[in-house]
Amino acid sequence: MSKGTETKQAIVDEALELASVGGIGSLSIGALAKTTGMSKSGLFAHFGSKEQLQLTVIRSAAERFVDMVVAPSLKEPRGEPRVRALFERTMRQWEEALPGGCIFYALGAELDDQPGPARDALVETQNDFQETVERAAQIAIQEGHFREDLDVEQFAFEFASITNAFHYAGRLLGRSDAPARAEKAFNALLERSH
Amino acid sequence: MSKGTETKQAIVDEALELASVGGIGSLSIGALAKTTGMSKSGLFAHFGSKEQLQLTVIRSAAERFVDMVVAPSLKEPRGEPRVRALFERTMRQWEEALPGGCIFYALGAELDDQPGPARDALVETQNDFQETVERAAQIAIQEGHFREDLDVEQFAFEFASITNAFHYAGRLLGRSDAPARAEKAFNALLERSH
DNA sequence: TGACAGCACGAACGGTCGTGCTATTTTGAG
DNA sequence: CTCAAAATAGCACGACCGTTCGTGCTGTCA
Repeated sequence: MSKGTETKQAIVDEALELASVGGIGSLSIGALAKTTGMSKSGLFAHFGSKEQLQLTVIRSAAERFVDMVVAPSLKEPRGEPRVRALFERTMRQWEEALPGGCIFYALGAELDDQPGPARDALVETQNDFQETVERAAQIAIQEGHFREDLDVEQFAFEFASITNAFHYAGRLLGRSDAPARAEKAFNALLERSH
Repeated sequence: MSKGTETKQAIVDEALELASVGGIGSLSIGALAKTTGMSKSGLFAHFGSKEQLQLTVIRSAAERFVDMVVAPSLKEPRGEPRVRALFERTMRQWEEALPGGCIFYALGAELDDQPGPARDALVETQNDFQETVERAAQIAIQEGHFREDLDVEQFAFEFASITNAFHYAGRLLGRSDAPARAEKAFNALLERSH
């Protein structure tokens, strides 16, 4: 890896931490330059525009999520174990990976009314994951773990609703029982899917 | 109502719309002055600081929510009808009241890692509503609508998770079936609570 | 040795930010 | 109608914003 891409990656990693806390809007070139110990202009040259920086950050977050959550889960046995792995890893990822929790949660609320490339990129990653969950549920039907008339789209909707609420209750309301509540809700969802 | 408070209320109303779209961080004195047709300084004098402006906006949003959702729901018959009214009105409020949808959703993700009075005020309103839902569920138990061993805290958690996911799927992902999905999830929740 | 990218730097640009002052206008009570 | 008080405007400030520009290193290749 050349010096350039190395530096760029370091910048993006730092940007991910900042964005997970304050949102993508609070990502300022100046602040990012300060924390990385670079000059504003030197940092800026790597991206060409703030919009490009934001896009790079979002794509990097998506890659991380695929590496840490999706890919390992797909190695689990087909059916319910895989579905469960997707859930567990999603929750763990949000607790551990970034100081501000799940960056997609922050970005979702921030960009939902702000059309543009950043929003488009985010929506794409979210739809991709939604489909991943649906596919895993479909396979669980084939394997006989879930009942045949299960509405997999509805399953994915409720899957997302639980992970969202986990973030909301744990991060915002500061409730320490959020993981247990989410776990219980997910178990009930699995139960209903049998 | 004196001229002053009248103007102030108009400012806050405008601020609510702006904040529901771009978040509380994007609420700038200058932009707000422009849309209300006032001077920056004249507008500023009503609040004294930006933090006070933000707090006023959050409190105003909370009042609106109580007026439009909580209060009318409490006039519904005790038990399941009241619980259902809380749900229906919460969803309708988010669709209709503000251009950016539910402002608490936006603020929740924005402030979850930013300690301060604004966050505190927001958390308070959310906890209040959570308790309102729990109390309504408790009453539904007394009325014999819900089963006696229902975990009302868990019920409130899943209640919030559905409304959150409704916003996420509808606003961000742009899915038109979000209301139907949320409705279906809520009906399933009620079913399990019987 | 000389030419040439790649990379980072400091300085500066026009704007907007929040926030102070001091006037000026508007309001409402006597 | 008067006059103090309240409300608003005008102006200026320092700080930070994203961006552009010219420049200087440093290592590679001819």
